[in-house]
Amino acid sequence: MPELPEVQTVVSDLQELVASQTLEKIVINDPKVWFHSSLQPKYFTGRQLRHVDRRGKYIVYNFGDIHLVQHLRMTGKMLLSDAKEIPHNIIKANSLQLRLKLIFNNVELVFYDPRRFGTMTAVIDLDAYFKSKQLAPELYSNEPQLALDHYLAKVDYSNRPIKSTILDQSIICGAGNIYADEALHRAGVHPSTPTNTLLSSQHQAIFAHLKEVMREAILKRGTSAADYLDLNGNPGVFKQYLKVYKRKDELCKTCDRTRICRIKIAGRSSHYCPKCQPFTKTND
DNA sequence: TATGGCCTGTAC
DNA sequence: GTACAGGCCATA
Repeated sequence: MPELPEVQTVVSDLQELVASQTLEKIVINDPKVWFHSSLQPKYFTGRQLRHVDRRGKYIVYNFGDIHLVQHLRMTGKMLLSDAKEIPHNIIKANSLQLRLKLIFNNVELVFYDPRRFGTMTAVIDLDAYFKSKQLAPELYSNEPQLALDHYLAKVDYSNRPIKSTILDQSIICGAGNIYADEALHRAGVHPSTPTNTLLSSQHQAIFAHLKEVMREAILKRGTSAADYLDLNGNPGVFKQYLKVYKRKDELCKTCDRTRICRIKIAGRSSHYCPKCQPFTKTND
């Protein structure tokens, strides 16, 4: 699923491909995709796209005083309309899975999403919009200390499992299930550990590992575990570097003699090595 | 703060 | 057939 590295890959590619182009038309195929009470798609017609940015897992198309904010959720993909990976019958049948098209003067993009969870939102006041989402500071901003301070300030007050905490976008933003599991494995922390029983040094390690693993994944253009593809329909290649995610019953790549376990935490599957990530309460 | 709903393709 | 995948939001 698209998490920070996958979204960043799409954003970088979009920036190269369509920045400064004129948006000729937005064609809404599935009305459910569009979120705004008054700002209609036609309002964007003829506007020049300034640049494409990322905020957390959201894609931001900046048209100056108005914006499109897109979320791919689990199975959403932005694809060049001639990418071979778009099932031909879907296009032909005009299925709702082809949710909308962005037609620029030189390029046509389709928002294809089999599960139809993704969204496109017309936004005027970006700051207010993201404030309402209560997103934590960006991990890779010019002021990286902000995100760490924000994280450390919040983690003392919750006894939730640490896995739930790092999926909480208001505490640290960008991670999803894949990189949360990978970061906890690198940090040697069991995903069920109550958040407020971890030492400050362990929290700093988790934070640093999350940042590191997602940076590595960006360099590999993301992880295609199930659905994710880039604009051209190509997969990301970070999957081969995953050490726990979706590796239940396989040998741990770190200790090489323990099989990866999978448990449910807060409704999500969590993968961990019981030897490298023993369950311990370190303080009380 | 935990849970169910949104969705549908895939795996069993 | 049925369970499962999970990011976000509304709800209790």
